[in-house]
Amino acid sequence: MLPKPTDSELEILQVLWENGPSSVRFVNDQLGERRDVGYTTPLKLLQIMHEKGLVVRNTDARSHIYEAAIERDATQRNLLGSFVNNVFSGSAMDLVMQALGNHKASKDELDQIKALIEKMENES
Amino acid sequence: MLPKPTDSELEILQVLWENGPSSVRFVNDQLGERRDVGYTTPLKLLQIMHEKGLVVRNTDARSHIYEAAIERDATQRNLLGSFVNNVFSGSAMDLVMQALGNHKASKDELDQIKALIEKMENES
DNA sequence: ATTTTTCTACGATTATTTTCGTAGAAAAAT
DNA sequence: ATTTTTCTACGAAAATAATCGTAGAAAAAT
Repeated sequence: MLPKPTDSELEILQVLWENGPSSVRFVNDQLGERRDVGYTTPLKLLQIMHEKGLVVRNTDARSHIYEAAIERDATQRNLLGSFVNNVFSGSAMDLVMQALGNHKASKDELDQIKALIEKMENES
Repeated sequence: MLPKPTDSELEILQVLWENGPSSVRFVNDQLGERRDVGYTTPLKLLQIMHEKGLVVRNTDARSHIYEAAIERDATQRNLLGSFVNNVFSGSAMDLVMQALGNHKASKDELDQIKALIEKMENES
């Protein structure tokens, strides 16, 4: 079973999910806007992630190209599960209420949720 | 500013939030049902949490009584914010949709959410 | 053709978190 | 009155995460 990505690894995965296969340089540039670390830090991190199986890479060219090996949705689902357990004692509904109440949602967003709820009501 | 509690610290905070001021022995017993660590592990953790200001304690009796120094709601809100950023790139709505879709909600729960949504619609 | 820049590899360092073990005092049990 | 159990304190070890620095090869620039 694949290990859970750490926070730093997650930052890198976000870049890969949003931009597709990328070089270390590119990942570093994207992160650089928020984080200020040396070039070898993301490099090392990507190498570790490769060992863990979180990313795959193509080493044909001198500058290697890394790609996420785990899906965004599945990863979010996993992490969400742990988070609900750790922080909300397992109550997903408490989390939803918090997230909703805490966030100024637009009409579109509210409509989206209502649609989902209706779908859930009809299924049961 | 108080530091964010770590995962182990959160486990302890859950016990304190649910049971109120508690001795190390009690916390240890509660955790013991899930975790198997020596008695001094939660003890040390509580001492560290005390240094950090996450808990307060009463040392009148030989067995010290610890109490959460941060509120459950506020803590959940904080952690939820970071989590949304790290895992859902800041989109609280993505998280809500995932959590909802991923969870078989009861009629009551769905009604609760609908009520909240209506309240939000009326406020805007 | 040299110099400079850009890569990877990878060990080492630093920081943080979690767990354990021991010492010694206080309380409880015998 | 002794022994056993139950506490705290606290240093230290183990585990994990994040960062850095250096070496050397390849590519690019001069």
